[in-house]
Amino acid sequence: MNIIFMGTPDFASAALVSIAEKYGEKGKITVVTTPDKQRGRAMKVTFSDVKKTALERGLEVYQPENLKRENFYEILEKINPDIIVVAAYGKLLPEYVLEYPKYGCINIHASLLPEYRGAAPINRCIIDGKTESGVTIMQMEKGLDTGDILMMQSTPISRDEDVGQLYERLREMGSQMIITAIDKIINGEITPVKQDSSKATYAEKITTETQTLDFSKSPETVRNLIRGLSPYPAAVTRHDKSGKIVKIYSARVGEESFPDAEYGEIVELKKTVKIKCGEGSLLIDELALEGSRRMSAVDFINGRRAEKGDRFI
RNA sequence: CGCGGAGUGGAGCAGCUCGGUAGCUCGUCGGGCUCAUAACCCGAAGGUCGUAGGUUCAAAUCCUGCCUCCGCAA
Repeated sequence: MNIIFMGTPDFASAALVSIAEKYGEKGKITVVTTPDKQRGRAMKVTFSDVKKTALERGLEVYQPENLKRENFYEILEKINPDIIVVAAYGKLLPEYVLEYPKYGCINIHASLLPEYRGAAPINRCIIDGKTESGVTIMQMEKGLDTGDILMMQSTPISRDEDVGQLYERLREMGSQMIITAIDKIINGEITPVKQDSSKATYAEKITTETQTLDFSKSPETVRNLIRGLSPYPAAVTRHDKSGKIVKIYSARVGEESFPDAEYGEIVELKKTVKIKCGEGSLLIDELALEGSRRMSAVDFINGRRAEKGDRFI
């Protein structure tokens, strides 16, 4: 078995690990990931999680700047893969790549397709307050996440779960499913199922605007946004007095309402930061102030970082 | 070498501008009040102020190097 694995973050490296465990001995695995970038605080050169995993396991790694024919075709010919596995690679694959391997290219996507095609399926799913998510293995084709479904598995999302927890769960699911899927494909045991494109929805990329909280919305909506962005990149607001950015990691829906307070106003500071939100209230349990680390509401209150009557805007 | 913030008892912070007795809110431990408590009252333990040097009669505070953590931007 001759496999090319294309991916970038840890979501992908988990799948790479299980593929390497399963096929590393009897096949050849070649890894393609995005080029090393200068990033982080000191602009240090770092490389992707997938590259790290590949290096640890002594796998061959390619990092093409783009996949245009003149850059990548030679590599493709040299390796002559039976199948290409793609997981959160971060670049679109040109048609000639999609068509090259005998078994084509398959993709691990963290949603129940055709829902949540696109960039941020896990986040969007929680932000929208869904109670179920899952992983789909699909045959890749030209469109964005439009290919035939090869395998799908769902998992319930609990009310208190945040995106970090769901992400980990889906990552494990995906890394298990991918090896089963590869086996079945080789043995011809899979019948691809077309997606019903009329039911498709798209998971837009998360932007700074997405992260910004609006406390005039209902506490449920706000809480789903917080869950859907926690722990990374986290929902954001601003403390009016200090002008500092505040990230909110976890919150509960309160039962009281405060008709006289303004949206986002702190109405109580006792064990939790209680603010007016929509026509009800929101209890903030974990947060981080710009420049400092994530802390519990109790710590935040003890440090006197805010007073009753201050607002989050 | 992209911009910026921060390291002070177990936690979160103040003090640093203008050097001179270690502060606040919690937690912990002991005692009290109470039918009771996460509430209230009294008391106690716990800190070589990130680290290495320098200036000074004297450094948490001023100067320099190093380490670590965090926010933004990518």
